[in-house]
Amino acid sequence: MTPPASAAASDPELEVADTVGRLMEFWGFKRPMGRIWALLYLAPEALGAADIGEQLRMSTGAVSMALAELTKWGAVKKTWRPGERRDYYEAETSIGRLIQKVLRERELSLVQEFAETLAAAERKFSEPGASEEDLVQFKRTRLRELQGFAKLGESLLSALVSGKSIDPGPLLKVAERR
Amino acid sequence: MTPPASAAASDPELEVADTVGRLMEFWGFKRPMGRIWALLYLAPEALGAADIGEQLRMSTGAVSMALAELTKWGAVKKTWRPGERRDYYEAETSIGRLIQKVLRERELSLVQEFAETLAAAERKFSEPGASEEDLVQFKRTRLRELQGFAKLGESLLSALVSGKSIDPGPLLKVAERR
DNA sequence: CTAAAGTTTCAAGAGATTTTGAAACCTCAA
DNA sequence: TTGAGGTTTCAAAATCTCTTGAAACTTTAG
Repeated sequence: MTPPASAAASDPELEVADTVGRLMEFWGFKRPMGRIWALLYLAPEALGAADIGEQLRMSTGAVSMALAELTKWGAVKKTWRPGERRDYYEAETSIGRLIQKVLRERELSLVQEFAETLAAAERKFSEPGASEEDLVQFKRTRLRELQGFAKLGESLLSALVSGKSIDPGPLLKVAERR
Repeated sequence: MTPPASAAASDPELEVADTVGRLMEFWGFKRPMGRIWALLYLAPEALGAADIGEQLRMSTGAVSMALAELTKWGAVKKTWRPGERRDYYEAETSIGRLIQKVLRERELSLVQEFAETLAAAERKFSEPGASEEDLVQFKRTRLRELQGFAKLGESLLSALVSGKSIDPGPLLKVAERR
């Protein structure tokens, strides 16, 4: 009844891997990354690239690329075994830290660039002939409102990242007009 | 120098629309939705579907579909003008409320389904022959850890949604082993 | 009821993204 | 230095997603 040495992972295991994969995808990463991470997370010991590919039915290349990106994000670590030549991979288990890293390095700068663009646009609106009636005024006001949101997002994120307590009040306030 | 009556929106305006579009895309919506919403948000009065298509260079169909989805999320509202036959659309300006709606109706249930799947997988692991040594024990433990995170996400989200104050402490605690 | 104006649908086409697998490339032992 | 064992690269193929635009459908004025 025991499956051959290097068979595909058990059913429930693959299901979890797929679910994590979908979640990660939703979060802006590629699905295979989530699948691999989950597989490693549920494995009691490091796995080789070949194992991973076999269990998840992925090609060598796909496994390699996904592992590279996971490593870049610190979600997976390479390890070696004494005599062995091949690399083994294990999952980073501090999920909290992983999330923080992504928030810090990706989300935060995304929001900052957004604020950047808004500010630039607002500038361009005044610059030209300084005139152009109050339609421009209106648009500038709206742009400033958007900028307010960008700032809010920035503070929420940096609070989350640095573990400070968060006050979501502003979200509601802004939600209630002005 | 004035562009023809129904020309494309001004440069900085299109830029903002594209930026919002990209942001929305990152957030799991389709890019055209963000572009349209931004255009409407910067317009002092409601616009017709044709205007939108012309300014953003989108086909009739694309505009129609994007507007339908935006409406479904409450991000855009239809309005009528006295004699006119055609529909006009305007942006919902309470961004905060929009965000809350998405968190409540989409993110929250996503996390719940995730927790669901994890719990189901854990059950399957014990069920079979009840035995299978302690490798199964290990996997069950890991699954429970993941479930802890799902719960954490659930509370963060519902706190955000209901405007309660948030304590990100748990994120760090879980990050620091166990 | 009919026709004009406007909107929605949806199959086909266009485009973008992901996956594959073979070749190039490392690294180490002998 | 050579060759075995492994890993990475990358162009081509397979997939998936989005956009288009014409046809069907709705609505309202006359």
